[in-house]
Amino acid sequence: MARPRKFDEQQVLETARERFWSGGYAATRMEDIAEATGLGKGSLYGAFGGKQELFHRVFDDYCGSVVDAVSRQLRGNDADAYARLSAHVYAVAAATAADTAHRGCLLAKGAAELAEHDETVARRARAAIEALQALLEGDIAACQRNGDIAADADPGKLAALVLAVLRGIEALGKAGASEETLTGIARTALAVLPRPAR
Amino acid sequence: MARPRKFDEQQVLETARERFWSGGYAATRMEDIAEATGLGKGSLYGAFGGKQELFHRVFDDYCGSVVDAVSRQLRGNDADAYARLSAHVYAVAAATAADTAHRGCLLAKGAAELAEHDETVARRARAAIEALQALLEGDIAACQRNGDIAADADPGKLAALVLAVLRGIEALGKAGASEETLTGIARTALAVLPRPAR
DNA sequence: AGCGTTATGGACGAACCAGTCAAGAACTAA
DNA sequence: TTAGTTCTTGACTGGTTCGTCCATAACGCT
Repeated sequence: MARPRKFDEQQVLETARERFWSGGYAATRMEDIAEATGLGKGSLYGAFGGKQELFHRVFDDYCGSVVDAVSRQLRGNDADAYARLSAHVYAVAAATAADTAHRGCLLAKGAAELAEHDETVARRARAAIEALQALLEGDIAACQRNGDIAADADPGKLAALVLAVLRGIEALGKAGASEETLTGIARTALAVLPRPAR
Repeated sequence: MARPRKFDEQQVLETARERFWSGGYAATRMEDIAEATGLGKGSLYGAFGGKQELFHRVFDDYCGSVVDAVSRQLRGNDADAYARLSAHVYAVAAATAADTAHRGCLLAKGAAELAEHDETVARRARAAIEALQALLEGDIAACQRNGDIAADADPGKLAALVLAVLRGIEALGKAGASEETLTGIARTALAVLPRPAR
């Protein structure tokens, strides 16, 4: 009935994500995104509404994908729970170190730039953080059931601590910490988690 | 010989800091700062050169003052080293929780927005982080000498971990974590530090 | 094929913003 | 008092950016 879109919405969102991620919200121009995608500005505005709405969309997708990815890394049976936790912590350190452009995490970057003045971004960031904490808590509880972490520890508290360490690793990575430093933090963090008395 | 300045440079820097801190670099206009200080734009440019230079100046001062403040909190005799460490960790959690505007730390916010594309900011942030780590390491070593932390632990590694936790607390605070969560993280972090075997 | 509907793309408008400039003000040394 | 120097103010410039608009294109239903 009507003229179909020539572009793939998902692909445009990915390109926009790259731009916002590299440059931040304020420093990214809609025309950058238009050029990068080959679209005209009219199409961009027609499809997404405006800069703020486009960013919200990108930010939402990003938060969702981060939570999904972590969920895939942390969910599983009790026997491998500690291995999954360990792998996840090291993976974050390695990923942060590998991010030579020091872009960090769009979740952190977007929240840092906009959360104070944009309630939507703030809410979404909060929800994502809570979801990450819940995933960590679930895995730590599994570790406890399997005897890999002291049973008398509060899994929620440990999860909060691990989450803080992970966010801290990203923050330090953005500040230019070396890969050794970051993997060292990961190792130390895992080492200090309370093990069951034997 | 010449007309003297009517304004206090330090006071202008403080006002500029407030603006950059609240709005970020890109979203803050020079005219905002001019209005907030009561200065004309010409004076501002005459005294500080331009927006980027003004920000560098503000950022430098901020980093220096943060390092100074932490230095005052952490330096001292060995006997009180652990108390100082503990007080510092709790203080960061409390300060982050008290920051209801979720502005976080200008060091983190500025680095997040600009470090990728501004080498000066990146260098300054890195230097500040290294200084903080060194201060923590010094205090932790003092704790070890006093028998408050296991002597066989690597103080550098522990300092890096604590630093990551502190930066993580700030990141989570910006994402909207509650005061209980943040002080809980502080408590848990202190609790998992290795104590000497007795 | 004709028509209604939606997408396209680029020109346009209006606002905004960093930085400049010129005219005058304030001050001091001589 | 006067001359020389630096500061102040605010209007102005040139470039940039968000968002709109419109003529045109593409498509499917009838």
